[in-house]
Amino acid sequence: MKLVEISAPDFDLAMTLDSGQVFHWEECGEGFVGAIADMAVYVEQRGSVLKVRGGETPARSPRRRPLSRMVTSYFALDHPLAEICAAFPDDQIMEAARNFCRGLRIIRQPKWECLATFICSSMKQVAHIRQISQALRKRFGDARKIDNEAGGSRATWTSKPARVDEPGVESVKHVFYTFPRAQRLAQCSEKELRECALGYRARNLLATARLVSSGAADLEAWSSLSDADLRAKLCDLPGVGAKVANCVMLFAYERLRAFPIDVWIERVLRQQYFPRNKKIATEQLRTFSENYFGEHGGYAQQYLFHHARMNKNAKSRTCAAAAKK
DNA sequence: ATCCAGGTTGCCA
DNA sequence: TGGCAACATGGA
Repeated sequence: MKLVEISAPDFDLAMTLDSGQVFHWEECGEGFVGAIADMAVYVEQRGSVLKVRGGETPARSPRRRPLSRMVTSYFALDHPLAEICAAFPDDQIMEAARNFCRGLRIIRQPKWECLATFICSSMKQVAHIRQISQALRKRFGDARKIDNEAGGSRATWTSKPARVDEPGVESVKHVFYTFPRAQRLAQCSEKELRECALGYRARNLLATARLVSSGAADLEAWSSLSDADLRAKLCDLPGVGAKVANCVMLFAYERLRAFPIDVWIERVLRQQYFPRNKKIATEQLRTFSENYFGEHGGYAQQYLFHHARMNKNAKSRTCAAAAKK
């Protein structure tokens, strides 16, 4: 099976997939395997070109649009990244983050998948969220076959390798799992969900899955709401507060203004932007960030988050050294 | 071993 | 409004 080539300037695939906005992509050979909605996808980057291959889709749910357009939309290759970055506030903290995060894009995720994943994200490290996402997919999602890179010997594949149907072929089939629909999770018991290492989040995920499944919460229809109304609707869901709501708005509803404040961002805001005001209230940080970072605040936030998280060791060393003096 | 993680919720003053 | 503990689990 051939790889389709897609032009992808100003894009860093690996960094984007490792930036804590999406949690299911796995390294595989020279690229990554994951799923875009219901289709397993292999994607690798060669300079400013993406090479992609779609997996098999069930006969009853034919591909709605060409693979290249799906991928372009998913990775938000149409976002005017240069303009967005140019519009960031002009300060040294932002400048460092912008330089560090070249090519990082806010991708377009399916709404339910994003919502469910971030309900599971509270008080969890990124590595844990990955485990939970994978467990939910494996246990309750649907299997999709996809060809690995021909040969596949160098692949570091962490998912279940599939039985190879025909011996002696060059390409090797693997299985990737779609994210379970709300209807599927709504049928689960809380105990079953807890077995996916969800802990106390299981109750919230189950309750929200039932609301979405029943139609009481219509995620697609909410697309037309204003930012404030959308946020209010999301916050009504069990396990969704301001932070998760903002993540879902940013990563699934294209609300590029949404500015999620987690422990990392709060630390950045306090240490970098308000070093002399230790007592500043969280609420004031929220107001500040909405005004200061502006129209593309979500992008700015993601850059600050990724930069801080990737440099945690250097930062703490600096702080420790500074504290000694 | 101890700390901490892309938080939310209910309860208290 | 604002502070605070409970809530589960596993990586570093």
